[in-house]
Amino acid sequence: MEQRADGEGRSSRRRPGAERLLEAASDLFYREGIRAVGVDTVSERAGVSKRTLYNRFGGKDGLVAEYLRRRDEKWKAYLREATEDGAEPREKLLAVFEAYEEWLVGEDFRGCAFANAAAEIPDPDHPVRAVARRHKEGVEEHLAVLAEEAGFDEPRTLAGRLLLLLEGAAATAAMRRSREPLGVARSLARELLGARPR
Amino acid sequence: MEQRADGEGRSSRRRPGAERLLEAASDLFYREGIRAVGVDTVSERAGVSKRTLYNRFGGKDGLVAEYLRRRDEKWKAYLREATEDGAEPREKLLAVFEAYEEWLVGEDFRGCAFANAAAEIPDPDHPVRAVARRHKEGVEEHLAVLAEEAGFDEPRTLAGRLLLLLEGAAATAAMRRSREPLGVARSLARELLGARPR
DNA sequence: GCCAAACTACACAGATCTGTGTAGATAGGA
DNA sequence: TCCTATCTACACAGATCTGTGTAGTTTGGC
Repeated sequence: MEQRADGEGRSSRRRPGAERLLEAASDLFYREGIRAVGVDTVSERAGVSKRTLYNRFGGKDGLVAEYLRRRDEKWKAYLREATEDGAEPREKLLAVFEAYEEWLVGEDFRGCAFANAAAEIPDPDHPVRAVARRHKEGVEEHLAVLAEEAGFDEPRTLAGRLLLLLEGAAATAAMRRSREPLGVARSLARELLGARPR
Repeated sequence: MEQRADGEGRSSRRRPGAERLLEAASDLFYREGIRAVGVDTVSERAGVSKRTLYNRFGGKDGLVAEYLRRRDEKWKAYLREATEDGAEPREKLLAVFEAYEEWLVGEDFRGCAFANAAAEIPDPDHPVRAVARRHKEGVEEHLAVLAEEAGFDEPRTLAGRLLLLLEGAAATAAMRRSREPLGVARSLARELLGARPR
């Protein structure tokens, strides 16, 4: 029944519990919220015993942190892919906005997972908050590199501004459960970049 | 000992429990998060019995909704006040950004209470989400009126864009625990409005 | 002084949540 | 075949959370 589709190579176990736990956690934590989902729910959904969860991740916090780290990696890869083809440098910056827009076609959008985590965890020194912060730094850095490549005078300033648009669009889209704010952000970005529309 | 400072007029009770509950709830829910704070904590902090909380608000959800409704009203009043003096119409739009910036001088900033509530409560049909959505609509509407008064061609489009900036600034400020993103948003807004800097 | 509303104190039900302890099953590698 | 790592099943501790039931107290208005 179960196809292999492993891809991982070295690991000998067919489907290590950790992997299944992370898949379940990703879905549940994102869609229902971190605090709202208990470890029992995650392990049950994953079809993995709760004991394994604790043995592998130390506790709920460890699982949450790993969930966000994974998401950060996936997102980074997705962004890199979306901005590496041979388009005009200026277009690559706009491609970031398109990437955000496309990303949330797949999921029933609940906003930025990192912003949500920050909202759920007030303590700024919590390890999970550090993961979230680093994610945003990564995105801003990526934008800065693209802005530099596009030859803008103050690439970091531009990156900060574009990040603001992305964050605002994500927050508003989550609040309204509509994709429209992403379009608003994109059109605004286009003007900011001085590219002709159409 | 206790000064009167009632101001409410009709209400005969010196300090109705509901009021004290709302004060405690506002502080606790905003700073520590809605799910993180239990009803026992709120009633204890307010010095009001838990029974009163349930008699007055029906339950935690009722208290949360009322907390946000109050905050919305205060915010609306604050915004109105910040944009009603006889300044240039264009300046009034910028005053909104200053208002956001000043608002978070008082509190140890934890971002937009309404966005946080939306992040904590995934169900879009939850009554609390409706309060949050209405708040954002109110802000956008206010921006649209100001944009119209300032004579902009497409006031609603401009309002949507400015709202995006505010939301992005709030989210980023909360994530970084820094006031700086508000400045970024303001300078960007200034350019958008075509006003000369300084 | 009396009534009624508001509030208190407090116990308790019942659910849920994180985390642990333990004994046994399963399976790959030597 | 045996060792070891991984995972399971399951009970349980202990905390916490929302919400209720009840009997009694305070207090302002008449």
